[in-house]
Amino acid sequence: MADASLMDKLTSLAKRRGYIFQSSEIYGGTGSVWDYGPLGVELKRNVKEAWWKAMVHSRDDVEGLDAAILMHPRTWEASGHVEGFTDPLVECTNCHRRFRADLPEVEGGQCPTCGTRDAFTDPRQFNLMFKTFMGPVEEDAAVVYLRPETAQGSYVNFLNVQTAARQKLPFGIAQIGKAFRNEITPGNFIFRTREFEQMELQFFVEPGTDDEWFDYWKEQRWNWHLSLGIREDKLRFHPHGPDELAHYAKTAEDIEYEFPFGWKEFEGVHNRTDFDLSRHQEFSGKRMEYIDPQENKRFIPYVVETAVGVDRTVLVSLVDAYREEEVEGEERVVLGLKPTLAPIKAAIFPLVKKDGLPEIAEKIHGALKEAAVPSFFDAAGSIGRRYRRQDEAGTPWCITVDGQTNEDDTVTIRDRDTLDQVRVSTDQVVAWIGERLR
RNA sequence: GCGGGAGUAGCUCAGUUGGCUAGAGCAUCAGCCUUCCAAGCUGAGGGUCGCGGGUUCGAGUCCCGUCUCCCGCUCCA
Repeated sequence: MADASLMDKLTSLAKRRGYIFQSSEIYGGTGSVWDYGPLGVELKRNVKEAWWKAMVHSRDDVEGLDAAILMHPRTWEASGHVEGFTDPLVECTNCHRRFRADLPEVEGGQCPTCGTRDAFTDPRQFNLMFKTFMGPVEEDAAVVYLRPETAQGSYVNFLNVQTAARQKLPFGIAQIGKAFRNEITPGNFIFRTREFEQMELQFFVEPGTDDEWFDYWKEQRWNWHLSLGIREDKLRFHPHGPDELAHYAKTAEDIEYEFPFGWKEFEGVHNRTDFDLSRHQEFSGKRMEYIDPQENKRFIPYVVETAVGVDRTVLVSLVDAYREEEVEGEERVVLGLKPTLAPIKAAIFPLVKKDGLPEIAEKIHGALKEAAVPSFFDAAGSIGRRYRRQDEAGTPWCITVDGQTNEDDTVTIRDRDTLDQVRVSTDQVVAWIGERLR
């Protein structure tokens, strides 16, 4: 375990600077739900944008999709999410494991795991899925669930997407969207929450080629994390053992990150086989097969899934970027976010509030706004104080308008990480920033 | 959900055996000073002490309930 207080510092900073607030804070907060503030929403959007670019825009073999959160209830029967959650469960008060109340051993009062007798709680319904009602009158309305994963939306639309986009196997469907789970133990800030956002790819392949594609996507995803600037020594693969596998998976491997609270799953890569499509074919009675036009054969594809949490990626970005260091004898807190992820790309400071410097600074700020580059104007306090504010907010560049600007029309651009200063002419600032965001 | 700890200003915290109008540092805002790495000067705003109830002449402090957070068992984005 590394620095445990880092999470506390990060939670404070996140609130102070407007990254993340606790949901419904004025009412005492809602368990394990978080709101993204002005800077947080930018970071989150940038994370999603980076994923979408890598997975959809830069490829021919992946199509985007935005399926609804509410789906036909049968979806979840087919997916296996209802099964096991509809039965009453008891928990052993000794070893805290849960069992179906109708198991013979359990009915006899003995815990199958630790052997303790008569230590069970009363039977209760444990349901990982949020249940709600569709229709205005609750009693007559159909029970529906908030989706616990976006994947099923891709599966039920598999043939729609394939025919509409004229795709041939192998190809994938990418989705970014919210999912909901009644986690038994949420926590660790935004690491595990009950409402969260996922970025999932379902990649459909011919059976027999699935292992190959599994390895391919593992590597793709690993490289993506590196492209966000995540430190490589904080990342590792974790293959799932047979007892760890989810009900749908043939093989699964996690990309883990070393959080302050230990190595934890960051992204999951799963070989879901033809489990989901077969089940949907069975439950819906509709064909879920892919017809190979060349070979003239039909089969249910295998699916290689990559699933990563948006919130979790935001957390990793923050944790990984956070550092405390010394500059000229003074301590500073820096969020060394990669410029493409940083909420504010540049801050503009007039060195002093006179000699027309604020006006020039405002003009540069205006040019950046026109170019839709998120920027921030700040004239309050000493220049050092303003640098510190931006360091903590993760802003990569600070542009200072100074006395020399009036002479040669150049400004100082200071780099957050290297502290290097370069002079750039005022009409080149937008281009200079734009180049570095590519 | 079970066991342990905690909740006072935006943040970090102090607040005695219950007793005056609840404090500090930092942050924020206005102004001054300042020509490149915060913590100089002056002033200001901000708290029904998580929420609800109870005991008491009097509750931040004691009691009950409740919510939330953190640490340990669960798991998977």
